[in-house]
Amino acid sequence: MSLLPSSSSAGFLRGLEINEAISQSFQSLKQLKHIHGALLRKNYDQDNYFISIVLRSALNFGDLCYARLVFHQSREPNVNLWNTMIRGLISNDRFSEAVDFFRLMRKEGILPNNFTLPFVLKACSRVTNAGVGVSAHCLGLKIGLDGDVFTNSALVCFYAKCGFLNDAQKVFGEASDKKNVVSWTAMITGHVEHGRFREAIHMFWGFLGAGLRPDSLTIIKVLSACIRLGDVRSGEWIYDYLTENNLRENVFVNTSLVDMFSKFGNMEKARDVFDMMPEKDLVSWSTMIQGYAFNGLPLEALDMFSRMRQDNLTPDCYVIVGVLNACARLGALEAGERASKMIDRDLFLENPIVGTALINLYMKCGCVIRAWEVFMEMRVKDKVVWNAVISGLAMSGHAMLAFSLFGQVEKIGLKPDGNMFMGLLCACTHAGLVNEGRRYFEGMVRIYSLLHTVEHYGCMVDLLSRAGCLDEAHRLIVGMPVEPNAVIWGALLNGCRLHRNIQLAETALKEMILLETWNSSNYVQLSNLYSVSQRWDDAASVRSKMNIEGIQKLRGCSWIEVDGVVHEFLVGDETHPSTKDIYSKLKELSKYLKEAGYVPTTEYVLFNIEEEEKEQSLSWHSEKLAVAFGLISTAPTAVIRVVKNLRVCGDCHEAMKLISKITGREIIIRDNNRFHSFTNGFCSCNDYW
DNA sequence: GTAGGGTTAG
Repeated sequence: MSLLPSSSSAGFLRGLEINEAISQSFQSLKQLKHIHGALLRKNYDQDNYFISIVLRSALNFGDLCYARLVFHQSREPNVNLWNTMIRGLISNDRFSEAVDFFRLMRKEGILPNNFTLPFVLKACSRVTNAGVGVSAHCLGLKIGLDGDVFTNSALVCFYAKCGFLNDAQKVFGEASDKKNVVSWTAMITGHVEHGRFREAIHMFWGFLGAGLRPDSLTIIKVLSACIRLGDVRSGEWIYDYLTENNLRENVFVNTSLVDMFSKFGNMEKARDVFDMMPEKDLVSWSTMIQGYAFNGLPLEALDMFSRMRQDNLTPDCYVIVGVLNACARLGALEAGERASKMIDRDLFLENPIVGTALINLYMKCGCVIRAWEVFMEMRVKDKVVWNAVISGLAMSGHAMLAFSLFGQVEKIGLKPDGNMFMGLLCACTHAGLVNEGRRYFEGMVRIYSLLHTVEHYGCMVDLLSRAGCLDEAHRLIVGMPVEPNAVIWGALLNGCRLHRNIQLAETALKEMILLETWNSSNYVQLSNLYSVSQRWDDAASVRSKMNIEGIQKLRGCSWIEVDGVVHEFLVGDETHPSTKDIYSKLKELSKYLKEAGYVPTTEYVLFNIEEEEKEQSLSWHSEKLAVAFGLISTAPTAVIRVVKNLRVCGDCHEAMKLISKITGREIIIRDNNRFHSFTNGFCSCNDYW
């Protein structure tokens, strides 16, 4: 088969025909080599134009050895051939070889042209070979390439990417006639990537002031600066600007906007942007799911996930991490496990982020052993993985295991961080180990040079308060270098409730009211406290203050998962489709409870419920609605899993024990990360007050 | 044949 004309044809015609044969895109490397062979046979082996075509194709196929062979065949490679080789190496991610090739080119005495430096500078910025980049810059100045727009932009990009922002600014500022969207974006990106978010946003204003129109890259970068800085005002202004200027077509831009609004906690706006997107991809869905999960809207996250599935999209590990977080928050074990089966198990073992999400799910659902199994199987374990297990063990009451894991962390040479000490302090709290807690709290600063955060103080106050060291806890709060928050005072209050210290409880509640003026439960508790102390006037004034400020009491709410489906209940809820059955089951339960000798108690001091509501709340609390629903559900093997966001109060505890005994079903209630498992009249919770 | 090449996770 003759692919090429014979060399006896006229040169011009010959060139055209060969060009035609060689310009076709090659289907395979084999075909390319075949044509290359024909070229050699016809004595075109020194024609740099043909060589460059073969070279480019070889590089496109990624056969670098072959490309080098072809290149070195040329006895006098011209600058085009050198450029082709450097560019090809870059497109194959061989940046340092590209830099070496440039060096070789200089050694051979070849001068670069306007195409060369942009390639070389790109390679230098990728391997941060500042030396070669800077000498390329000097060479460019010497031979007058600094007037070229592309070379100039490439220089700005090079300096910005290497972190030499002042030099980037210098090259950028000196070339006012060569500034374009690429060099502006390079400056903005450089600032963002080196943590100078405020400057990045400032540059963006300058960019707009110069009358230029941003493209998707510019927008994404400046939005990421707004997100990192938490600059809601600039973010929203940019959002309006994009809307007014029809710049909301690009899926990356829209996804960044969704991400921005969810990071700012504005899920309504995030949803708005998401719903309006002309095109959605897996990342957009994943951003939305994570946004809901992160902002404490786990049911919405799961709803998004099921919509995504209806759209026939297959989840990736980002999506699954979001879903697992939502499930962990809900305690929705079955739903979480089902989602986890949608991606390759190896991802859990090799990707520490994905593995951590699964460990958290199991830990939050009280399945310590399964969490442990995942941990043991994981092949890549970083600090956060260890933290997840240590905190999980701590919250499940396995303090000693948590301590011994901490010992292993030190052995394998990982440096503990503040989060790890949170886990350890939490373990101490759950096991009531006051001395160990004091030691870790003090040691994290003395031995590991870490700083105490508000959270560490919170944990320590909790530990001391529960153990009855109320004065020490109070002193710790008063001596804090940062302002104590409501959680810290709440921990002290909790201790006061346990150890019946009404005086300190009053102090704590007053502080909490100052910090959380909107939170009804603080007022209710303070008023209850005054009532039991028979300080009726004080009680009345708290009530009237609450009324004057129009503070509404939050309704108790709980979720239950039965066979992987999550249901939500509010106190006195009547909106569930099975309401009638649920209430009739509740009536039946109440009858059984009465017969079993259960009398609701109303005299608990400092409960977070109004006095007159106590009896009703205790008998008709949303947990019981959920339990009743679990009992009437037809699922034959369903474990009733009630996940509450309120405290499991003492009275309800007794009721649950009886319900489990009467019905023979297992009931699991989660309360502030503690699990209460009721089976056959017993509770396996180790930390019940 | 040239410069920035992108949004999401614990």
